[in-house]
Amino acid sequence: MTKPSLTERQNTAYEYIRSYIREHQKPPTIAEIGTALSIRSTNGVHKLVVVLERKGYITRTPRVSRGIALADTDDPFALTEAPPLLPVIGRVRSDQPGQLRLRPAGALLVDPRFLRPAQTDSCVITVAGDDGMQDLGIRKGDFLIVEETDWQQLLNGELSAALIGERVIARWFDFARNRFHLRPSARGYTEESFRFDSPGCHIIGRVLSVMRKL
Amino acid sequence: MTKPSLTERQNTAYEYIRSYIREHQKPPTIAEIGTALSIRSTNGVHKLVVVLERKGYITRTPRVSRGIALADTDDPFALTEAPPLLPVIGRVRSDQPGQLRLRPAGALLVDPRFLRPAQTDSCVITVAGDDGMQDLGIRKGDFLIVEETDWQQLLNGELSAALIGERVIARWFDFARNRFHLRPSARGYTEESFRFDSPGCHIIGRVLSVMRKL
DNA sequence: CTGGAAGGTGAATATATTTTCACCTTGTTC
DNA sequence: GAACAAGGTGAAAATATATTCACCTTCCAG
Repeated sequence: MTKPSLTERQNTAYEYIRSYIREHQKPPTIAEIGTALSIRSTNGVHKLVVVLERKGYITRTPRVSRGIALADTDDPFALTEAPPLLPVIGRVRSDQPGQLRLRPAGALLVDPRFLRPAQTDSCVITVAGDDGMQDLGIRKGDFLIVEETDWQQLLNGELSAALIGERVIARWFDFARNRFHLRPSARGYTEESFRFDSPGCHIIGRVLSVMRKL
Repeated sequence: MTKPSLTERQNTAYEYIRSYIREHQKPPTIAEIGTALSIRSTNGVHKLVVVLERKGYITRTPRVSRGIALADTDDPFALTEAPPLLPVIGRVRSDQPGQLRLRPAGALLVDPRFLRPAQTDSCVITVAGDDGMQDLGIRKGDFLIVEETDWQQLLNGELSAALIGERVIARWFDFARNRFHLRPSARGYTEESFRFDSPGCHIIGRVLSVMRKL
C-alpha cells in the first residue's frame, strides 16, 4: 500500500503538478512542467512523469494532451466541488437556537474528511467554552466541528456539543427519564442535567472533530 | 449580472463540459465534445464554444489544448486563492530528514488561518506519536500542523515537533550546552535530550495547530 | 573502476488539438 | 422573398503536445 518514495526532483515535479491542477483546474503539459522546473528538454520531464506513474503517484493517458491525473484516489481533490467552508457559530442564547446560523462569527475551511460521515450542509463550527473535556484533549477555545442533529438522534455515550446559556460545551451525552445528562471527563467539573425541553440547554449535535490554533 | 440565456444546443454543450470536468478532472477537447453531441465537424463545436464564451459561461485560452474553463463566478465559495493543501508526512527515519516530504502519506486541506504566521510552503502535517503533551490537549494520532524550521530558529520554550526514530512527538523545546532538551507535559513521560547533531533526533519545526478526527 | 540509476540536452517524429475557410440547411423576422 | 442567426459538413492549415532516439553528466554501490 505504501508507495515507493520519491527523489527530491520527482517530488518537486509531483508537487508542481498538484499545485498546477489546483490553480488551473486542469493538468499541466509536459512542456509547462519543464518550464516550471527549468528543464529545457521535454524528454527530461517525460522521464520524470514516467517514473511518477510507475511509482503510483499519477496516472497517464497515452498520447492525450494533459493526460496526467493524480493517482491519490482519496485525495481531498474535490476540485469539482467547492471545499467545505463551515460557519463559526457566534454568540447565541440557548433559548433561541434558531439563531445559530444567523449570525456567524466567521467561517473556516475544513478538509472534507474531518466531516465524515456527515454532509457539509449539516455541519457547523463552535468554540469550546470550558475545559470539561480536557481528558479527551478538548480545551477551552478549541474549534469543534459539529454535525447539527436533533437530540433524538444522538445515542447515549456519544460526544455532543450543547449550548448552555450562551456557552457551548462538549460533553458525553446521555438521555434518561426525559432528561439530558451531560457528563464531563475532567476533574473539577460535575455532571449537569436538563429536562429535554429546558430553555437553558440546547443540544447542537455531535462533535466530529477538533481543531486548535496554538 | 445575469447572463444571456442559452439555446437548447448551447446548454447541452455547457452541461456536457461541466460533467466532463467533474468526471475527468480536466476539460474536454473540442473533438470530445463533438463526439458526445454527435457533431462530426470540429468547426460545429468550435462555434458553440465561442458563443458560450461570448455569453460568459466559459472562458478559453487561445490555442491551448483543453483550454476551456468554467466561468462560474457566482459561486459563493469562490476563493481568490487556492486553499492550502499540506502534505501529511509518512513514515520517515530521523536519520533521513531529507525524506520528510518525499513520501507523502496524503494531503489535507487547511484553513490558512491555522498556518499563520507561517507560509503555506513551509508547513507540513505530522501525526503525533504519543501522549507526552496530553496536558496541552495533544493526543497520540492528532494531526499537527508544523512550520518546518531549522532548530536554530526555535526559541527555548516553544512547542516543537521532533522526529525520534520513526516517531513524531510534540515537546517543549530547550537548547542548552549543545543539546536539545525535549520536555513533555504529561506525567509518565520523561524529558529526553539529544546532542544537536544526533541522528536519533531531527527537529522538524514549530507546532502551529492541532487537528483531530474523533 | 565499472556499471547502473537519475536526470539532462537537443532534435526529430508522430499525434492531438485548435483554428480557419468555403459552403450548406433550417427557421425566424421584417 | 431578403436578411440573418444558429448550427452543420468537410477539409486544410497552424499549433500544441507527447513520444522517441542518441548521447551526456553525476552520483553511488559493488
